[in-house]
Amino acid sequence: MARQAQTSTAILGALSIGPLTGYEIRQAITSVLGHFWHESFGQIYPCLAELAADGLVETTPGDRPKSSRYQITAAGRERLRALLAEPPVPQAPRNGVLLRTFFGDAMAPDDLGRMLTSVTAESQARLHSYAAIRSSMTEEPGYAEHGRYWEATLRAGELAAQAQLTWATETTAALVPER
Amino acid sequence: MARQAQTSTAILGALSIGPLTGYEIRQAITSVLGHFWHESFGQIYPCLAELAADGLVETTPGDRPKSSRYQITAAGRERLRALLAEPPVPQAPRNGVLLRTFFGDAMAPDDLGRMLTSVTAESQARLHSYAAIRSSMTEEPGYAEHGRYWEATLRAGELAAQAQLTWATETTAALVPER
DNA sequence: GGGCACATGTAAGCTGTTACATGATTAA
DNA sequence: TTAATCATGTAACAGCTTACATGTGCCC
Repeated sequence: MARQAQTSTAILGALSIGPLTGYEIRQAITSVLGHFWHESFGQIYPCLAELAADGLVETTPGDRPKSSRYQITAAGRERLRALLAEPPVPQAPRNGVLLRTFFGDAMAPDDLGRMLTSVTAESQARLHSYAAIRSSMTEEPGYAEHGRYWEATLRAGELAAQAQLTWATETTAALVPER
Repeated sequence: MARQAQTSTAILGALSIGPLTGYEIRQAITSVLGHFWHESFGQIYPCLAELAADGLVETTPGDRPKSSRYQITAAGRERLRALLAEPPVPQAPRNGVLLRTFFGDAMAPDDLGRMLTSVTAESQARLHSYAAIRSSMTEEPGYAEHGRYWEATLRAGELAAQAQLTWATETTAALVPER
């Protein structure tokens, strides 16, 4: 998958649901895709300019002066479909928690315990936030058409967080001396 | 956590188990830590040179001409302990599978099905490879001291792969029309 | 009028990958 | 002898983050 293609996919995808400003795209990616995707402004604005130059998005005419929204074009939808068809780019794994666990013998026992405690807390926090999303999701605009797909990604988050919680609990019991 | 710190941690960790050449470090990271960590040569060699300059590793005198192994020093072990105590650097999430799933409505149904099929196959392959590792692990040198920690990381891999398999199966049933 | 959220952009710099260059050793 | 593997390194580049600069509109 080519240069910038990943960012383009996220942006075109966001715009396929409705027109947004660059700022709103960032917000949408952070709040909605946040548990499995990330983009910074430094990526979004240049990419958006490129997409506009290629005729894949266009600015809506009216609106307030500084805040014209970007809208996906027919060519943009076609490109999005093509991008989605490409195999996902695998992310090189860099799991700091497992790296530390693997070399746990070289760690101070307290440090290992602290780390596992925070993993536990983080997993539980994620499970809670997913529960909140699940109960509010049905009222989001676009739920009728897209909801089944949103639910699938949410389910992935729940399963991953649950697995992480199980691991942290088991591992604390196995490796952290009590008191 | 500072520059290169993550790579230093992995390298010092590997050398804390035994002396290795740069090439062997790469091999060890790929084969042993491969399911949760990644380093390329372009990272390893410059980092190793820095570590040697700082007196955290040193080359063993003898051996074959071009293949002197690096050995961790006392200062290196101290640094490793300090690095392991730092909180893990969180990896920005970029899950291409979930990105595609979220925008699944804009995808050709066949493409979604193909993607989920390959996720299923990949999860199963990972489960098989973990089973193989589990049965051979006890004979590895260092298992007696470090084995409990190695098992913990292996367990994390198993739980994650199992969760992924569950997700792919459920999602295929929910979103991919049969035949 | 002061602060905050909205909004857009750029430049510097770090991290990490890829491709290339080089050569030794070993097995077929 | 030729191919594969071992072994070390570098240079170019892609990708991404961070910090900064700049300005608008709204609410208290």
